[in-house]
Parts: sequence; structure tokens; C-alpha cells
Amino acid sequence: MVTLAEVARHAGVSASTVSYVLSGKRSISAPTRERVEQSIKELGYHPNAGARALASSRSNIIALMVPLRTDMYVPVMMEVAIAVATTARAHGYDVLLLTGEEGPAAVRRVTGSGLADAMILMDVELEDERLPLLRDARQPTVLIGLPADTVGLTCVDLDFTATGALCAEHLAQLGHREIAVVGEAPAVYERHTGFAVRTLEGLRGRARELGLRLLHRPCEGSYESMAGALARIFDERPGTTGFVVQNEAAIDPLLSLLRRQGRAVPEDISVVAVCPDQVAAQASVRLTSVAIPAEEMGRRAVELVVAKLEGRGADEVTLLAPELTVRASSGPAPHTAP
Amino acid sequence: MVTLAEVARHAGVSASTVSYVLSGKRSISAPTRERVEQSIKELGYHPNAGARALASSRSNIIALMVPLRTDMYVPVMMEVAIAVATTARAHGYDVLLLTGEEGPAAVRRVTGSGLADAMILMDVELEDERLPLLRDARQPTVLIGLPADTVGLTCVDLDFTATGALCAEHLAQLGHREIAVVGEAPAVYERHTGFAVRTLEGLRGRARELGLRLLHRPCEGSYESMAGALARIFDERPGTTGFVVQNEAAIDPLLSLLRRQGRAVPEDISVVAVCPDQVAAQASVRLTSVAIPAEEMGRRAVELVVAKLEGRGADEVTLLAPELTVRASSGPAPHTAP
DNA sequence: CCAGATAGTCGAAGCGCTTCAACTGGCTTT
DNA sequence: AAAGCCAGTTGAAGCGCTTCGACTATCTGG
Repeated sequence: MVTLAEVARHAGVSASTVSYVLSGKRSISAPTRERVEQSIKELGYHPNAGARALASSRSNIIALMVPLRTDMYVPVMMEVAIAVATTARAHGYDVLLLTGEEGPAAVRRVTGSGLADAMILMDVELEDERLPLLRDARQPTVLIGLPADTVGLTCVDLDFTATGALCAEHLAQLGHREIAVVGEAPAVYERHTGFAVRTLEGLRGRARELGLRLLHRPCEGSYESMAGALARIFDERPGTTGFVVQNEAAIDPLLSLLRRQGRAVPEDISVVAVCPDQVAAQASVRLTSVAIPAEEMGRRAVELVVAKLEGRGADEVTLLAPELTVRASSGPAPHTAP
Repeated sequence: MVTLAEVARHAGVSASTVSYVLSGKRSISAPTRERVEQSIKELGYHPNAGARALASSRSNIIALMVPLRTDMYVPVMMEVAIAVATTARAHGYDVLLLTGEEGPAAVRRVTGSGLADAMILMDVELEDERLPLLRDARQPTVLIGLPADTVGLTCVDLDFTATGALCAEHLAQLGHREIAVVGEAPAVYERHTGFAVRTLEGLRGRARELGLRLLHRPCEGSYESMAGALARIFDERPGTTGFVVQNEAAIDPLLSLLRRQGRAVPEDISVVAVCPDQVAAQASVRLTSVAIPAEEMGRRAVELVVAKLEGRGADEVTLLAPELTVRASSGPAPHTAP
């Protein structure tokens, strides 16, 4: 193991000079800098992370807490995680991967040990038990998702309320009056996951304003559960012509089932999904959808947390405006018998 | 920040005693231990990670390099990552998430800085440029996946050759003679990804032995590309009755298309997939499949790497035996006109 | 031509922990 | 009763780095 001291000796300077060359916190003459850099290269020197962390009380690590569950939005999670890792590296940070498993204990461990300089939490619940701990942690934190009370917190999320509203508007504009919402699995609602609840609120609110009839049915991602939900929907509201799909796992089953029942998309039934663009574009019918901007959420979260680490930036809630892309799964409502 | 020294003072013992209580590396009398533990609790002490790393030259961190690309097997990646994180925690390690983006540089950074005690690499290519670096790194490494040359390396992977063979056997046993393989996207092969190549080799080898005719067609996950591939398959080999699907994104499109063409599964066409059990069970037809044991691969990788860290365990290649589960998508080959 | 600023470098004091050698006092062993 | 051993505890020496204050040499403006 090559140490700073050895580099210093090799370059004929003091240890502090080498340190300042590395950090740039003091000016160093060009010849000295070059000599030091040359020595670093020749010796193959790499600063020791532990020693650095101890001396500077900065680890250059950002902790990312991802949900343990894989009952929803796995691709979204993965995309966020990768965006976080990539963006963090671009700012000189590494990413520590924590699963939700430990819950609040993980937060305590990280904040207490100085393992990470900052934290990013995903899959925040409306009344998340980790929040009180964050409020008086030394480390700045950014949430991806929106809890019920955001006072003193920095959050990034898609504006799911607006997303719901946007879906309702799109279908209303096309003349649809009876809308079914294929929701997330019941467990997701029971967990008080913000985005699921908010999307529904947005849908309901706008539907009321526009005079739409709305029927919400939770749905596991499987084919069977979608079949069951669909049967109940048409049973209860035979006039349904518009679907909003919130659960991306339900998309393929829904399209399959509709086709099998002889209902054409978009001629008889219009479908709007809330999912990443890639998923929407790959389905058997190219789906009209509101994109979930996973990459942007991850990137923004890192940028916000880095800003806080550098003393810039304050607490704020960043809601990304939803964008609806019209593809091949939505069209004018069919004329029904008068 | 509470330090070890403060705990020692509070408990009326020396710092080293507190350290030994924490690490258990020396025997401590019960009364002393209790007093120290009490002080730790009262003061809310958490050992400082940086100081620990510096003094012990162990960071208690395992680095996990995941592929940057999301062109395949996202759920598998995610499941592996979560299993790694969970298992690592159970052994007292945290996980550092690295993306493939930096390539060999990331390996150098981690091994050089002592940021992590060990590494786990996913998505290893047959001639991976990171391998030479690993061979003489201080940190033990485990690969998930199999490079061409495994000398001096520890690897865990599903036995994809056997997997391919198993699929061929299953279909042969049911009387199928003409088999089509829906492969990964061409980019995956160009990248020399081991599992894709090996699966194919296993299929080809066994097919030859059993007298099956095999047709391999790469396929992006999209509906369009599956439609194209399928058309070409039936065009070239109208007698095809068995399908092996390697690309999990192609599963739903394939089933949809077959149904639309009036080909019944499993009456006319049998389908065997290589994918996680959850995916197989959720498809519109419950799929006969060989499971990709993502959780087990992640768990094993951590166990192997921890064993190496503790001086147990040596270099070895662990190939998990494939298991084929018969579900509703495969059945006897239809009797064709003589 | 000198006071004061500025650039460039260094020495030394830690950062909070682990671990080694050494010590103490009570036991067992012969 | 002397020798040896063991459990339990301690002091001190770092681990490799950052950073503060101090020092020297070179400029700058009045």
C-alpha cells in the first residue's frame, strides 16, 4: 500500500503539499504540482478512504435506501438506483445500497456512524417512521416520494395528483364518460404509499369536475387477478370505455384480456397507463401514457442532496410536471346506443 | 458526536476495554461488559466508520458492480442486488453500489482506496476487461456469471449449459422435433455475455444428441421484433411446435402473438421459458420454465465472499443445477400429417 | 524603499478507533 | 511453596489523512 507520505518523500515535498495538490484547497506552483502528480502516477498511489473519512469527517458516500419489496415498479426502482449511482459518481460520491429491511435502524446506523454524508430514501410512506429521525440527523436527506407532512424535508416526486387529473382530462376530452381505474395491489394502499393514493385523488377530483364516472379496482399484477378485476368492472359498469392503469404489471394482462373478449383498443376501449415510457412503447399496443421519469427523479435527488452538502439549496418539494404522450391505445369514445 | 473515549470515561474503564466489549476479541468480565453496554446505550454511542476502517483496515463494505445497461433481466438484477444487500447485512457488511459505467476504473478505485473489503461483479462478459485487475487485487472477489477463463476466480452462476440441455430434453420427451429458440437481443450476443452463449450451446448440443432441429433467432423484447422473429420462424420452419424463450421480455409478446394466430398453447405449441419463477407464474399462460434463481445467486455470492474474507473457502466455480418446473405451457407434440 | 499583501510550502496536531505488549491478581500444578 | 497459567484490564502506539498556523519569498502600492 502506497501512502501519502511515500508520495511526498518520492516527490521531495511535505505530506501536506501532496494533500493540497490532491484537494486543490491551497495554491501550488505548477512545477511542484507536476512533480507530485508524476510521483502519484509512478507509485500508483490511491488515497485511503478510511483515513480520509476520519480526518475530514466526510466519507463521500451517499446512502440510498430502496424498498425491500418487489411487489411494484421494479424497473422504476432500478432505473432510479442507476441514475442515482451515475449522477453521484459524476459529483464525486459513491452510493451505499440499503434495503428497507432494517427500517429506522438503518437510518440510525448510517447517521450515527458517519458512514454516509447524506441519504436518499425511496418508497416513502405517507407517515413514514424514518422521518422523525431524518429531521434531526446531521446528514442532509432527500426523499423520492412525498410523505403526508413535508415540513423541513426535501422531496422529489412526479406530481401524481396532476398525473391522475391529466389522465382523466385526456379521456374526458375524447368523450369517455365511464372510466375504470386498474390500481395497485391492495397491499400497496394498505401501506399508505403516497403515489398510489395521490394518483387516485387526482383522478377522482378531476373526474368529478368533468362529470366522469370513476370505478377504482385494486389489482395484483397477475393475469388471474386482472381477469377477475376486469370481469367485476364490466359487470358493475358495462358502459365503461376508458381505462387508467396504474399498476404496470397489469398492462399486458389487461391488453390480452380485452383482445380475447373481442374489445378493440382503441376503437372500443381506450387505455391510458402510468408507467415508464419504455414500457408503454413496448406493449402489444403502443400505449398512451404518462411517463414516470425515473432517471430524472434519481438525478434530481442527487443534485439536491449535493447542493445541500455544499451549503447551497434549502428544503423544498420538487414536483415534476406529468407529461402525457398520446400513442395508439386511446381514441374517441365509441357511439353507444342512445 | 459521542466517541469511544467518552464512553470509556462514563463507564470508568479504558478505551481499549470498550473496544474489546464491542469486538468481542478479548474476554471481558460480565459486570464490566454490562457497565460499558449501559454507557453506550445512555450516551447513544455509534462507532465512527472512518476511524474503524483506518485502524483496522477493514471497511465492512462489499462493493457490488451492476451493469449499467437495462436491456435485459432487470428484475433478475434487482433481485440479485437486494439479496446481496440483505445477506451482506446479515453478515455485518454494507453494500456499495457501483455501475458498470466506470468499467475497470471502478475496480481500481475500490481496490486502491480500501473503500470496500471485497467485490461482487455481475454481468461478467466472457473476456471481461476487469478480470486481470481482480486477479491481483488485495480484495477477494466473486463473480456472478462465468467468464471464459475461470482460473483463480470464484464464480457463481446458474448452469446455463445444463439449462439449455434441460429445455431440449423436456421438449424432446414430449415428442417435439422442431424447436425455435427466441434469444436475447443481438447486442447481448455481441457483448459476449456468457449465459446467453452457454444456454444456446446447451440447447444445440442436446438437440443434436436427441435429433431435434433447432432454429435460433435473437429478439429484442418488443412486440414488433417478436412479431418479426415469429413470422420468420414459421416461414422457415412451418413444422415448429416447440419454443424456448430466453429473453423474458419476449414472453408476453410471444404468447399474445401465438394466440392471435390461432395457435393454442400447449395444444399446438409448447413454450418453455428461462426466467424467474415469478415471471413464469404470472404470464397469461402459466409457463413451464427453468427458474433463474436470482435470490440464491446473490446470497451465495455474499456467502462465498464472506468465507474468503474470513480466510475460509477457496477459488471455486459454483454452478447451480437448473430446475425445470412443468406448468401449463408445454404438452405432447401434436400429431402432424404423416 | 518599506509596509502589507499574496503565493507557496511545511510541521505538527489531531481525527476516533484497533491492537499489541505488558501488567495484575487469583488459580492450578507439581 | 514456587512456578506457571489464565482471565481481565490497561497504556500507548499507531492507522493515513486533513488542516491550521506559521514561515519564507516575492510582489504591490504609496
